[in-house]
Amino acid sequence: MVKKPAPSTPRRSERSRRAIYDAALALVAEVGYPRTTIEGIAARAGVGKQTIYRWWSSKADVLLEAFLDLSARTGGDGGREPRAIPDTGDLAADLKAVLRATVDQLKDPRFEIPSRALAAEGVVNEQVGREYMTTLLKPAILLYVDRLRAAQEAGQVRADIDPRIALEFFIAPLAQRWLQYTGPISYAYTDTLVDYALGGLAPRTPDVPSGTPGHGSVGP
Amino acid sequence: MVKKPAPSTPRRSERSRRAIYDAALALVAEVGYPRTTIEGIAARAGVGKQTIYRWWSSKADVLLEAFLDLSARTGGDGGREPRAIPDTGDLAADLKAVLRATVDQLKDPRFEIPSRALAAEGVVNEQVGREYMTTLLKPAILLYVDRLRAAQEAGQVRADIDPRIALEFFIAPLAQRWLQYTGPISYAYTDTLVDYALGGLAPRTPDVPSGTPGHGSVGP
Amino acid sequence: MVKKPAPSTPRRSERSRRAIYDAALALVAEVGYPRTTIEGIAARAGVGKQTIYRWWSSKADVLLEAFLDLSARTGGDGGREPRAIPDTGDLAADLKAVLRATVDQLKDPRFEIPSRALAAEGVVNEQVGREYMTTLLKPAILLYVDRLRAAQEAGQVRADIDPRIALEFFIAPLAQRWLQYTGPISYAYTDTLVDYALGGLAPRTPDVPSGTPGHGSVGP
Amino acid sequence: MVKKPAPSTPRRSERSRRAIYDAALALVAEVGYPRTTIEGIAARAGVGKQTIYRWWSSKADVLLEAFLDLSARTGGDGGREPRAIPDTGDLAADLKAVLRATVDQLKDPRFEIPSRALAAEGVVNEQVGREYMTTLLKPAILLYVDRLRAAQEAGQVRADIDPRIALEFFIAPLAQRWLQYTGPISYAYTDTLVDYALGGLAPRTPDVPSGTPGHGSVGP
DNA sequence: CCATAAACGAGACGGTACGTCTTGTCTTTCT
DNA sequence: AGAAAGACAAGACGTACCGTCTCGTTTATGG
Repeated sequence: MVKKPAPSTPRRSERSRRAIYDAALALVAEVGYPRTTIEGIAARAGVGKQTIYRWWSSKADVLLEAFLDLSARTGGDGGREPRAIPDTGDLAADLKAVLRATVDQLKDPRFEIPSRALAAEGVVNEQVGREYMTTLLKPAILLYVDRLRAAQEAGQVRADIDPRIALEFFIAPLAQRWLQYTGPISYAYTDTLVDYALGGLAPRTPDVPSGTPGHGSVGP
Repeated sequence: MVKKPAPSTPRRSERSRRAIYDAALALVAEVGYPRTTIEGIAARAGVGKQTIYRWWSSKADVLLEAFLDLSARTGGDGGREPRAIPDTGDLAADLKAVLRATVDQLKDPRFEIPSRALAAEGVVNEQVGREYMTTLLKPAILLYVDRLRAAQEAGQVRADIDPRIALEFFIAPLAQRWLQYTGPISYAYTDTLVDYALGGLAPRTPDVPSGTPGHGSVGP
Repeated sequence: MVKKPAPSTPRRSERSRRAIYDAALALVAEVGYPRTTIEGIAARAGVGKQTIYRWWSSKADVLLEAFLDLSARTGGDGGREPRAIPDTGDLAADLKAVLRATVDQLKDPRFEIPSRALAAEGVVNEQVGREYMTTLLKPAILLYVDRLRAAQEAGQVRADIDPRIALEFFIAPLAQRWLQYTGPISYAYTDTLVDYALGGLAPRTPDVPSGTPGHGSVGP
Repeated sequence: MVKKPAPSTPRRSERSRRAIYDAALALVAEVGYPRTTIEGIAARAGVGKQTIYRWWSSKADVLLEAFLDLSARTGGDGGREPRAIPDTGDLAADLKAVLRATVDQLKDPRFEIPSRALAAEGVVNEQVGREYMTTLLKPAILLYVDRLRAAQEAGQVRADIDPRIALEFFIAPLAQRWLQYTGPISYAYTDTLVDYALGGLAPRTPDVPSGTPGHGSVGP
């Protein structure tokens, strides 16, 4: 966390920490991130302001931890994201399933508001952005890398593909629609992403050997 | 614009408007978006605060207009984005060229700071977000749609592909890396995106072992 | 006043100034000086804190002005102190009358609490102390000087007496009892002060020409 | 003292008490009374805050005790005030000597700052004020009462004079100049006070024109 | 001669107030 | 009438202390 150097962890009041997390999430959900204030969190949590400043360095920092805590608690074991992307042998189906779950999560208001707030703060505040990336995004990314590598071994993904880049075809378009209102989000949409990405946009040549494969010209 | 109902446009001081744009962009560049204040803009522009509140409704709104103005001026004719994506017949090459130009722009500090600030504000403030989408993103998106449709007509993109979705493979991963620090941005990266997207991640003609996968040329 | 350099007096809100004076005096009377806060004054006056900080530099400063204003208003013309100490020709009677009026004032709670608070602050904060001296004490002192000089001319006070020092016999003991709880305050007490001071503590010699006048020895 | 009910004196740490006294006096001297804080005293003394709150009830209380302790130590035997005002038979000379010593003390910064601070606090906080009166002022007052009574018996002070009131002519003007900046303090000043007070302000024997006014020697 | 209970240092806690900063509105003055 | 200047009510900022409340740790008998 981007937290302060931790004055004396053992003496720390667990009750206050919980109350602060709860208050922060509740306020962000109720009045939005910009109108959530540290004073407001402190008042709502029944806590002195100093108790917040003692342990966190900014509103974004409080919220980041609160959100992480929420994820940890809510997920129980299983967590916010599954431990791994399932591998049924059918890559397309597995990806579609995971993306549908992500769609659900993006539409769950408990997650959406704080998570959007953090993302926004991260865009403008690089420190928070990198923290957000490390803490929330990277774990999910690694799951995709693993699944794609397995698919490569199974011959379902071309061997020369870099999975770290390939996975962006699945998550980046979704992320952009969510963050920048560039389009609606639905199961149909994510399913389409999977199909397009795996199959490619250019026409496949196998069944039309005389057609124009790829985008280069073909001569006899 | 998200501007106020415009009291009486003809009487408006052109000099003040210019000064406000300049001050807003300069301040965002110097101290960052969150520490840019309306008071600061007014002071720097040598303008009364009311003159800002009279014509714009928020800091984001001022900046959005200022940025648009900057784009219009800087681009001269040609503008921030080209009028159209070139069509040399080679879709991959055309896309790579456009994306390289986009990479350059994302790294140009004159554009990067205000545009990142606007994007961030847009993430958290839906009104600004939609405005940003409409004003800055949609025009660019339409260019991609046009080019992809032309490619479809030329048989270089499968006819069953929705260009509106397909184009996200080119811009969304780049946007995500830029906004969320999920990875570095380079020509090589955008080139790879084009190749992966057009060719697909799955092996070509898995069921026609004699075929040539990838998007290289195929000969008899 | 110990006030700030006065940003722009003409634009100043008279209503706010009045409300601040009233709130300050009311709060000091109700909860005492130390528990009177600038935030409290602002809240009670229905005024932003900045409006106080804009025009005054401290709590003591606000209170000093408020008290001066109270004196000016309450006294109507006539003011807190009479324009001059009456001169009936009977110095003792005149002084006793003035001191009795002072006793009344010291016991009037409207004046006592703020005035005690200011005096206390002045003891510890030299700037306030000097301001208090200049603004509140000195005018009264000058009245005594004038009356004593008149008495000197009338032959009722010895010519070699410095009135500036002599007057302290009348006001200092009263001030000390009031400030330091060194004794009760009453008409009888102040009457006694006048008699003792004028007559001297040492026995008078006129009626005992052979006695020991003053405290020097007398030899034939 | 205004101290707490004393939990268990025998176990009390002498070292802490000393350190607290020293820290309190040092801080008051260095940064002034208002900016001396209990936290500061504790930190400087290397003591927990609770150790202060356990034994004293307020900052003023700590300082009062610290000051008393300082007086006791510094004075050695002899103390802050002499055990008694000398009685050489010459009242005026005795009083002048004592007052000169008082002037010295008021100008000794070791005493001045804490003692001014206590006096100020006493003005506004009646409890402290009365404590200050009882502990510091009253003993000195009694010495004056004793000396004046002796003078009455020796016929140097009129028998109808109340010594308790008379002594205020000597100490109150001095106290007021010191506390309220109403004038400078010097030997000449206190000498004058004594002369004026003993001799009276009014001309001697106004009704016996052949008498000799003042306290000079009288010859046949 | 330990045991035990206090006083101790340390410092986190819920609070209050500080003095500063910015917001968005309102008002005054000048052009 | 529009604009600059800027005062205003409001309220959050981050800091400093308040006085209370645990925490272990001395320490100093007293059983």
